[in-house]
This record gives sequence, structure tokens and C-alpha cells, in this order.
Amino acid sequence: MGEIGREKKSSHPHALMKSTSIMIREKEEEQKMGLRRKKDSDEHGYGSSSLDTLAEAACFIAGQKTKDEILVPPKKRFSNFNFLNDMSAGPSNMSTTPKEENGLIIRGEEEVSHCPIEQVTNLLEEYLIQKYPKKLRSSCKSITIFGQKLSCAKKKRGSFSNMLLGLNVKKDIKMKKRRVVVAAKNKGKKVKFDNDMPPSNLPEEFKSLIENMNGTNVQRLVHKSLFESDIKSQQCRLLLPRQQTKSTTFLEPHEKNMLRNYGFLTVPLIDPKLKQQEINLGLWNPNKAKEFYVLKSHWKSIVSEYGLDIDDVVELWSFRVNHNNNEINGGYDNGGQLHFALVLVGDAIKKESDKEGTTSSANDEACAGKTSRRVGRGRRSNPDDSHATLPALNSKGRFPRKSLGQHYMLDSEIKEQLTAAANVGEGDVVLEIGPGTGSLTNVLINAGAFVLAIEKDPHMATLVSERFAETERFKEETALRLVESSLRTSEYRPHQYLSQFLFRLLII
DNA sequence: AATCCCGCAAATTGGTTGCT
DNA sequence: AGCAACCAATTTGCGGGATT
Repeated sequence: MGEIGREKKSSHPHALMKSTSIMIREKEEEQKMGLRRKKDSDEHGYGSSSLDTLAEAACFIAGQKTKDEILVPPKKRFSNFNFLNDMSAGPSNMSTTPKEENGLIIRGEEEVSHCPIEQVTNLLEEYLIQKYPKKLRSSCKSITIFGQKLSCAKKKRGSFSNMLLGLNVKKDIKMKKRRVVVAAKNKGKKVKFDNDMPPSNLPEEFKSLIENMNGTNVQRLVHKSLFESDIKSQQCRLLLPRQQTKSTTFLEPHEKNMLRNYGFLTVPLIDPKLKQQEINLGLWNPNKAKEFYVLKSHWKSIVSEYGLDIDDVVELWSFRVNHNNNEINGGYDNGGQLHFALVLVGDAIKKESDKEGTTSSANDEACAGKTSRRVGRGRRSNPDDSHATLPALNSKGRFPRKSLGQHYMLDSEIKEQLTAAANVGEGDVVLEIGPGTGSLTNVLINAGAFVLAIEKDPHMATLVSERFAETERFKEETALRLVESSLRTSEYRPHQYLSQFLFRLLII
């Protein structure tokens, strides 16, 4: 109590309205909708009539089902339905500081009471769960009522049953005072609104790598000094300044749709050491006036790997790589697949090179897509180690896709050990799920086995069949038979399948 | 239970505009 | 010119779901 009344003088009057963006103006609603609220019907003062109407709305929503979004176009049927009233779009001449009294928000002469958010969400949830086919529920990403998006995008795999329909409002009107840490910390630090960016200058090594990858449309997206929130371990994201990204057209329409519908887009990234990995590009406040792009998953590991710190300057570049095989990404990549390159600038790069001098390449592992090589140990070298196909793959912008469960196994010793452990010998028939570059396949064939391989990634499928096209056994169609998976639309994951298969074996 | 990760929106700050 | 109110851009606190 009183928190609202103590609203800071400097704070914007709209600030409160935003936070209470959905409220119900009861009197208005009663008049508009002809509803008669039962007195004493519930503690919030909301009678069943309103909730019935809401249920009706839910019913209507359910009737508008589409695969990715349930959309209720404004003023289509319930033109007088103003139940979920966005107060942020309310009267702009509201100058009185809002106050809270007896559970009511007082704004000038107008009285509005709290929306029973939980009731609303519970009701919608219950209704939709009852009325909605399960299949459709699971694919539903958001619900829009009269332009108000009820988002559930944050739950990647959230089933509808445990999904809360966030109404984009604070459930609790009471606003906690935030600790003012920023002001003290950044005192005197100028917030840069003017984009006095230095001229674009992509380092030569990046240029040549991108050239090798046949990259086109190379452009600098972002030039940014890192802030605490960019590197804080609890935050794990890099916010891309809106000014620098809003005018650019680095995303194609289908990519924007992906972002809006699924909340993120996995983009191949060349990191400062020219290693290739993937990063998730996210979108905050989708479909709102202030959309922000952020780099999410794996940003944290980049921060720790390169020891990024406050005030380090980074640049994010984008480019596109045309794959010959346009089947990749469902044939959407007409303009080429989006790639990013992360470049350290100034002190950040100096610091990184200093670090490299002292720590050598101890963290280099023979893992996905890394161009590192292991030294020492006296292990015999094998031409397959750094994979004959790997440089070629990388140069074409192909590297392991976690979304497909891809991991390149580069250590031929392990492959041989695996083959030996499985006791694979002449004449054995081996089912290989996800041969990838065919490195294990090669060992298996050399051991005399007949290999039946299933590959989902059409690019890999082509590659592995080309690789073994020269082998005599392949020509005879006895050693390797490649099955191009038609499971593209399923949730097929080779390693998941394998682990489940092993698990079943164990329990049998 | 602890930690990680994500997304929203409050807080902060510099710029702009309008009035005196 | 000086001031206040408003606007816009950006950072980051924080809640809460997901994961370990």
C-alpha cells in the first residue's frame, strides 16, 4: 500500500499504465456489453457474466485456430468486446499521478480495479485445454486477442497443459522498488545515443574465410561496447542495440517469422578465433514497438572463452552462404543461409591474443567443427583425424548442427575402439544412424562390415554417398547402403534414438 | 535446491520541444 | 537563456520457468 502513491516524480506517468496494461473498466463494460454484475459474486467483484463472456471469447478464439498462432482479428465479431482493455493505449491526457486506495487504482477521476488475471488465465487455459485438440495445442505458440498477444513463446517445449497464458502484465500491481544500482555504477557514463561507429573494417582472416565459404552480402550489424548485463553470467545474452539492427534487412521474411513464432533462430557463427559454432538469435518484445534482437544460447560460453569484460568492443557481422542444395532449411534459403561473424575490436582482441600466448591451446578439444589440432601424446596421425571432408565442409559453411544432433567425431582412435568394442568384423551388418561425414562408416567398411546408413541431413547424405562412391564395395551396393531419411518432419534425433534404443536394451 | 537461462519492462539518461 | 515536461534509446533488475 502506498507504493504506487510514492511513484517517483521523475518517472513517466505512462510507466504505471504500462504495467497495468490490461484492466477492466467495469462500468464501461457493463454498459457496452449489457452485463449485469452480480453483487457479492466474488471477492474481486467479478460476476460470472464477465467470465462467461470471456469463455465465449475463448470459444471464439478456439474457432480461429491456425497452426502457429490463434489470432482474433480486432473488431471482427466481438466488436463491442472490450473486456481486455489495454490501458496503455488509454487517454493520453491523463496527467494525474496514479494512486492506490482500497485496492483501486485512482487515475484522475477515473477508477479502475484490478483485473483478476489469474481467473482470466485459468479460465482461458481450462477452456482451451478442454476444447482444443492436443496436437494443435502443442503447436500453438501464442494467442492474440484484439491485438493483445498472450504469449507462451518462452516455453520452448511447454505443453499447453502446464502453460500459463502470460497476459503481459504484472500479476501483482504492487511495484517493488528496484535497487538503484545502475545510477551509481554508471554515474557520469554517457549513454550513447548517437551512433558514432568507426568505419567498417572486417579483419582479413574473416574476409578470406567468408570468401572461402562463398559468403555474400557481408555487412556489419552491430558495433558495441559490452555492458555488465552483456557479460553477467546470470544474464547470458548480448543485446543488439536497436538503432543498429532496426533499419537493417539482415533477416529474410521467413526468418523473421521464425523469430516471431518460435522466439529464436539458430544461426551459424564464426567466433573470434574463426571457429564455427552456432548461436541463437532471439527477439524480445516481438510485434511490439520496441523489438530487440539478442544473442542467446552459447553467448555465455563465448564470453567465458574469450574472457570478455565490460567495455570490450565487439562487432557482429552477418553474411549469407548459398548452399547448392536448397533442401537445407526446407528450401527456404533462397538468398543463402544467414551466418554471423563475431569480431573482437581494439583492447578486446589484444587481451585475447595475450591470453592465447599464456594458455596455449589447452582448451582445444577434438570436437565439433573446431579447427584446432591436438599436439603431443605421440599419437599416430591418421589422415581421417582432421577429417578430409571437414575443411571442405567448413568452407561451405557446414558444421555440426546441434538441432540435428550432429557431432563430428574426429578422433579415429575412438572410432577404431568403438568398432573393436562392438566386435565388428567381416560380413557383419551394421545399422549406422547419422553417418554424418562418414568417418565411422569408413572404419566399419574397412573392418569388412556391410553398413546400412540413415542420414537425415540431405547435404550430409550427398556428401557421404559421394565419399564412398569410389569404393568398390559401395558400387556393389553391399557394403554401404544409404537411406535418405524421409523423417525430416519428425523429431528424429540420431543420438536420442540411439540412447533410447540402448536404454530399451538395458531394461530388456 | 540451486543454478541457469530467458524475457519483460522499469529505470536511467541524453535529446528535443515548448513555454516563459 | 533557463527550465520543465516529454520523448527516445538503452541498460539492467527481476521474476519465473527450465535444467542440473
